[in-house]
Amino acid sequence: MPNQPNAFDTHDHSHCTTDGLARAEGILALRKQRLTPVRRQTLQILLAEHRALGAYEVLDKLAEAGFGKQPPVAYRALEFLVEHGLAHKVRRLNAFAACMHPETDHAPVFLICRGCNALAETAAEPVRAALDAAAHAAGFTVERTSIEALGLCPKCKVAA
Amino acid sequence: MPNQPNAFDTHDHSHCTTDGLARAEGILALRKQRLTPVRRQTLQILLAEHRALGAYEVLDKLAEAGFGKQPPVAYRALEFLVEHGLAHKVRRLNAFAACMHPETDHAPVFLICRGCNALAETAAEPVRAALDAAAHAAGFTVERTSIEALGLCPKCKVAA
DNA sequence: GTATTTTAGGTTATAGCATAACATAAGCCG
DNA sequence: CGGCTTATGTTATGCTATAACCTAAAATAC
Ligand SMILES: [Zn+2]
Ligand SMILES: [Zn+2]
Ligand SMILES: [Zn+2]
Ligand SMILES: [Zn+2]
Repeated sequence: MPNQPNAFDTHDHSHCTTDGLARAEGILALRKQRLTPVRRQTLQILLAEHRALGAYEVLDKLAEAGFGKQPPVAYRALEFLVEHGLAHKVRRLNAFAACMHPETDHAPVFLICRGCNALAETAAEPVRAALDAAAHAAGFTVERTSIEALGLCPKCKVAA
Repeated sequence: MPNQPNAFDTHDHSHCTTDGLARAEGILALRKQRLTPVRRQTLQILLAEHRALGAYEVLDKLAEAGFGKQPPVAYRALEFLVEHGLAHKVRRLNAFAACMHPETDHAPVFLICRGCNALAETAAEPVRAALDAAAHAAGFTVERTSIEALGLCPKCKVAA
């Protein structure tokens, strides 16, 4: 996993949005896909916070920014971002979050803080390997995974 | 994990329902909780199939059996079963499935076949350990997990 | 055994999440 | 430009889940 700041670390957050948008542009250019205004704004909305946002929450912010007000506007932009690995869906929350290291194709593993709602991704390989091994023992072939943990981040642990 | 038949194994399925109900009675008796008619019927509906059922699908079957027709009827029974470890919620499917080994308190790991919708639970400990390790490295304390894999079961792999 | 408290089941209503289907507009390419 | 493809917007609808209120049944207290 590249060296992106973790949601739980104190960091200069102003870079998160600009870097994220820049990386997205690079990735999409290679794939000859367009980062249109709605898509760009949607990604920016997600990048602004290290937590997952519901589609309707995103939609409200898009509407404020002058885009369409109907659900498909948000869902389509979110679907596009997820498809290209720029965002992930957090199933436990029925919500979406920007990916902090979209250049490496990966199945995400989420750590969700129930105290402050912060959301971080963590090392997927060992977890995925353990899951593959268990699945293999059952004769099952894994294609996609959702691996999510709910708990307390370092800061909220101290506060509690 | 006790010796219960796996959804992917060929097995005498007539035992699954009766054994499951018997185990539920035992567990609830110890906790002085009541397996009321709706709850019993709900569990039986889930036990009848080795797959996850949506709450409204359960509700329809409850209504057919003479119980109430409104969502809370199903949701309350399902919530009770989940609370006592007799069923699990599969977040990837927004659906519920009976647990095949409810006596051991466990966080489930699901294998969901996209071919036949069969759902099996598998060894959680190694996966959970890997996840705990990754979380610990980030200073995060895991309280609850959702670990789910989508793919192909042995039978559907052969068929494909 | 009846009164009191607690737990469960039933209803109506509404909130929250997601997609189908169709129309318009913008980019792309001969 | 003209025709094709992709993207945006709209209306309408469906699926998932819970709040709030009322009645009934069971457990417990007297
Ligand atoms: Zn940041
Ligand atoms: Zn990611
Ligand atoms: Zn069976
Ligand atoms: Zn289980």
